[in-house]
Amino acid sequence: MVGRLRASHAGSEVTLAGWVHRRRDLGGLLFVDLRDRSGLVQVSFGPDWTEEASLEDARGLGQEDVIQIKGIVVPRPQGAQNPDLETGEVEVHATSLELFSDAQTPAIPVYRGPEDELPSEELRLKHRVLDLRRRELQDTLVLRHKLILATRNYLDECGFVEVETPILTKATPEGARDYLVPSRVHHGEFYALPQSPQIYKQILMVSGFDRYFQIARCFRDEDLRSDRQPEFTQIDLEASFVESEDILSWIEGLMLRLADLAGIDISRPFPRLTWAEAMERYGSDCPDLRYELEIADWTQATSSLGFDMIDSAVEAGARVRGLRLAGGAQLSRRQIAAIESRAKEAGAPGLLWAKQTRDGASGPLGKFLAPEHSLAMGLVPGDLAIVAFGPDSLTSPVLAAVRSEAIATIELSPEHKHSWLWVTDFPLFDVRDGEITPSHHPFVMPHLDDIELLESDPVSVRGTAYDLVYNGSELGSGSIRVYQPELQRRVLRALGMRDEEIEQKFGFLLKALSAGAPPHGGIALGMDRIVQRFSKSESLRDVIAFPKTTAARALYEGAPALVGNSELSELGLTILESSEG
RNA sequence: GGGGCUGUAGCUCAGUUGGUUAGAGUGCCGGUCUGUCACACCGGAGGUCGCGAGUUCGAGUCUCGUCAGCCCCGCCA
Repeated sequence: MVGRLRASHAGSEVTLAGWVHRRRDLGGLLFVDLRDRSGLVQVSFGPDWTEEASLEDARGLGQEDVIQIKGIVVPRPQGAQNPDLETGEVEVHATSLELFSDAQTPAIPVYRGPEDELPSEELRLKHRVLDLRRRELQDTLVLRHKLILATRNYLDECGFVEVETPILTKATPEGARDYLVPSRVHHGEFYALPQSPQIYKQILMVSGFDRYFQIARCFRDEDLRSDRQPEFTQIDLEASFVESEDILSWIEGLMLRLADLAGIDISRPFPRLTWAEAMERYGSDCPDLRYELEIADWTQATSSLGFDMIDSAVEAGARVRGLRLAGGAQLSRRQIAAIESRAKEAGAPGLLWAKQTRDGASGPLGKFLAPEHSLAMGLVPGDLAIVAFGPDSLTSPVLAAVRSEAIATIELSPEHKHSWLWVTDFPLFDVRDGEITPSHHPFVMPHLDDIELLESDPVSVRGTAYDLVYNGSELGSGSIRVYQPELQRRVLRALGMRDEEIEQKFGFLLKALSAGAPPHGGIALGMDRIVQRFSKSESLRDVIAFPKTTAARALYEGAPALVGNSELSELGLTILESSEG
């Protein structure tokens, strides 16, 4: 462990092994920075202390060669210490050298000078064996290990039992696209890789494993993003005879322990917002509360504006909502245009804004603002007001997009360093393209007060679901589950499923629930995202040893890949034309 | 499925209005050098300008297509 050598080791004889990080050949003297997982130490070779043959060999060393040296730890001469190096007070006088591996010149450099850019991500993934030698990635993967270890220990202390569930499983009827695995024994039939262990963990509850957890690998065959990989890891847990409070409390305790390990400030209890409050005040179900900027309802304040579009929309029942950005009047047209384009992406037809000055308001909206309007909206000189009107389902996402873009543009300084938040009481269902879909998954227990609405007004039924949000991104979500078979059938019927379909797709879950099911609930947290946030990594790919590209390719090993005809025929498969893709 | 950005030496990048022999830094190879730590200095090798068409007297540069990487929308119960 070369990085641990200190002045206190001076005089001791050591055998060190590692990689040649850099080499500085001064002619008579030769310095090698020796690297292993623990860090760097300078090894010096010189005619006064190094065997002649070894000195000769040392001159031939190149980057990334793997060597072992025997030598003596010595304090560096006065003025030759290196304060930038943890081991900088000492060096090792090598007496002998053994070359284990003569490395080819690395395709991408492991060493990175103070002004060197990283190689392109494509090359870093292609040459992952070299990229993973970098200190940053090694530190991140070590942090990941520590977080997983702490999670296992914490949940064990809380009485949870880790149970593994199948990787070869059955295709899920709804949700994301499944990765399929053809069966050799049963031609034409397929296993699916699990999108999550959801149904298995519910069955384990019925089986009496009243506190289950798993560091579970999940697979979803959907298009990727910077924060999404086709396979990812969840901290998955479920418990019986519990209410939401129990789950939230366990998870707060877990996050406390994990955040401490990562050196992140955190305190309990986490603030909470209902979904309805979050949407009203921030327009988002995962608001970043480091910034206190909130959406205002300006329907009253902007009454009788004389702006036809708004006045008639309000008459028809729409609300006028907006954001007051202190100091925003200084934004340039270009900056406002950037905010507008974000608003349009979120569905707005355009951006209505007003700059408030001492002389009145200006801008597309400002033209219509009389002083009494500005007063009612709470605008003071220097403010920029941004307004949206229409149904909440439009104004919320638009103002949420404007909020985050404006925060970045104004470079608003956060009121809080970290934002931990529970968002609760999500609606049970969403409406998408006129169809009712589960907003979470179809096993969420409806709010007791809302159960009668399942048939009459399903869209207004609230669910017992909760999301954990950190600095504006969702780290996990869970719920209390339905445990009565008949209620589960009602929920599935509300989703438009017929009884035969319900039996065919969810028969094995309903069978389990009929076998004497305890009330239960749980949560799943995105392990990769937690590591990314806690290690402040730019990309999810930096917290996974062997990640996929955005086209779901593995560049190092070259997956996916074509397979031979004999493998295909053994599986009973043929490839349709256009196999050039 | 759609949109955007990028692709030039092993790596990071520059490359003017389309013009003659495509450059820099670093790495690599050879040499000098006993206190360097981005060692310094001298010399050298190294290019399918992602790939394929097209326009043109002439394409790294313009057009179309295509591949790859990244970012975004759709999608992700």
